[in-house]
Amino acid sequence: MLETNCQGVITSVMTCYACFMLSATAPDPDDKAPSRRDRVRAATIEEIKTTAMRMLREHGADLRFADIARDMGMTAPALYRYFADRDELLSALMVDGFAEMADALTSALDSAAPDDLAGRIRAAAIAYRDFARADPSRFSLLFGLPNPGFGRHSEHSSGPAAGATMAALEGLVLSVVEHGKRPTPLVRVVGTTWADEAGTIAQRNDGTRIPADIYQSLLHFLAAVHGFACLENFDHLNWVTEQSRDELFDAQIALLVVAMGADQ
Amino acid sequence: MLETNCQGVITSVMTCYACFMLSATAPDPDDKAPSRRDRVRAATIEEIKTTAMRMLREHGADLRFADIARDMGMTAPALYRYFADRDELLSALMVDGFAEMADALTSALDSAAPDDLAGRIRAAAIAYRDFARADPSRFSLLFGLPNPGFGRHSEHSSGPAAGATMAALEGLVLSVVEHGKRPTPLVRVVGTTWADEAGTIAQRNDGTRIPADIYQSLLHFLAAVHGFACLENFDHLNWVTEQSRDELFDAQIALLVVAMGADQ
DNA sequence: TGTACATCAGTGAACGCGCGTTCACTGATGTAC
DNA sequence: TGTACATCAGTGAACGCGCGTTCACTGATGTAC
Repeated sequence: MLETNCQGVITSVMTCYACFMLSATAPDPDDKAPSRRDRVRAATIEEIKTTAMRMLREHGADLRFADIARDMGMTAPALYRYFADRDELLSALMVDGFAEMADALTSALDSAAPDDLAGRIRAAAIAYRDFARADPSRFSLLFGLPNPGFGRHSEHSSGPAAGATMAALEGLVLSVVEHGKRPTPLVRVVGTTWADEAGTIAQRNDGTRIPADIYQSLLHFLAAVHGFACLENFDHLNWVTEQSRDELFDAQIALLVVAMGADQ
Repeated sequence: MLETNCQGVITSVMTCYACFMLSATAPDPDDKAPSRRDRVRAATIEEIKTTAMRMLREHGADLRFADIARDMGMTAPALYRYFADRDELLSALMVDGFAEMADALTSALDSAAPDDLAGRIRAAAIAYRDFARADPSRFSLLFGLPNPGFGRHSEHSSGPAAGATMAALEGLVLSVVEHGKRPTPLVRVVGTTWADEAGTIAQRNDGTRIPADIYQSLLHFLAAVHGFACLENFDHLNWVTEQSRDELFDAQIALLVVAMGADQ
């Protein structure tokens, strides 16, 4: 039984295993309690990733193994004890990044009432934007170009991790639907294929079906907020003052509230 | 007088000069007619850029001088006769890319009546999305991460070129306003700073002032469409069929039509 | 409790590679008298 | 019209650098009997 639990938690990514180990008080995994060595190792992995992210923030997209090692007071070859590859490290950073984003979104959503659609829209939008602004390098890592040498089609796929973010976003409307509410989006041009999509999506949400038009409005939300975040983050809105950007974003939230039918 | 014209056309970027030279029938520039050598040189520059774009498309973000040269039947050092730097070449590609995007948007807008706001919204949105899909590498070059080694803060700024795209987009609402129409956006939460912005923006549009709330709705349009294009282009919507993406985009256009007050 | 062995983190040196860029030079094209 | 010179595209070789990765080895930590 514990075994099955672990299978669920350790999502095939070594990284999660590391996070797990870090907390010495965690319930025993596999069969044995984590040894001291295990915990030290996990802490080192965490330090590598933290250092790598700092390097990304400071020196831009080209991440050098030697730099990370030097910064940690190690030599470069030592890193190969923890990550088989430069790609594997980058992949781990992406997995973590998506997880952090999912966390940021869910905790923002948790601060709003489950059936308060407008409040949830505001909370999620602000959280999304702030997640990007808080660490532009991380946002770039997740949503910018694939890093040099890190093909999106490589075996280190970040797809499942990105799915976690999407699942968190689905929480925006999911709890509203679960509370029996049925908001009417402003635009309900729902294509025929969306009935099938809704079924697929329901599978990751305990079977709760989100009506197709509501789900589409959620994707409108995503597109709008993501678009704003990308523009702002990649310097395409720098011809306007920051205050103007803030006001623009407020207006955009107001629009989304109406668009998703959260104004009754 | 001709001189002044040229100053306007040749926007301080050598690249445009090259395009100019290419057409042998162009009106004489500076003072002398372009010599044969000049035209050959311009054609070579064009070939380099075309080859470079193909390399970007085929081999991803890392653009190698040696590859370009080999593909053209030249040696790498020869390229330095045309571009001082790898950065300068990339910068030229970006300038061209933004210009192409501006062209695509304006010609799409020209296919709709000047006062038909809904038609212009549809035309521009589709053109924007198609521009991205037609050449994902080019779209990535313009809106993805800064390419490795190409700092956005380097002296080869692409700011002015990106501005051309924005100006093209302003054409969406500009002609409507010029025709005396005054659509009412759905959401009119216009912050105080936008009065100033409107003045600045008017300067690049022959002084025609676009009302602040309309301009904001244009930026909502940009954010939504850009967000969709980014998601679709960077593989974050691949968990849904292409048909569903099409339908989603249609719905998004419908929403923008309502949001910008194009449904009367 | 102590000894012998296994495991593992980390080192230092070196391989290998590839690419941006420079430089001296050739050969062709265009120009001035 | 022809000769002497200037300009410029392109070559080939080489510099220089830096980084990913491998490998044999050391020393410390943990484990079994």
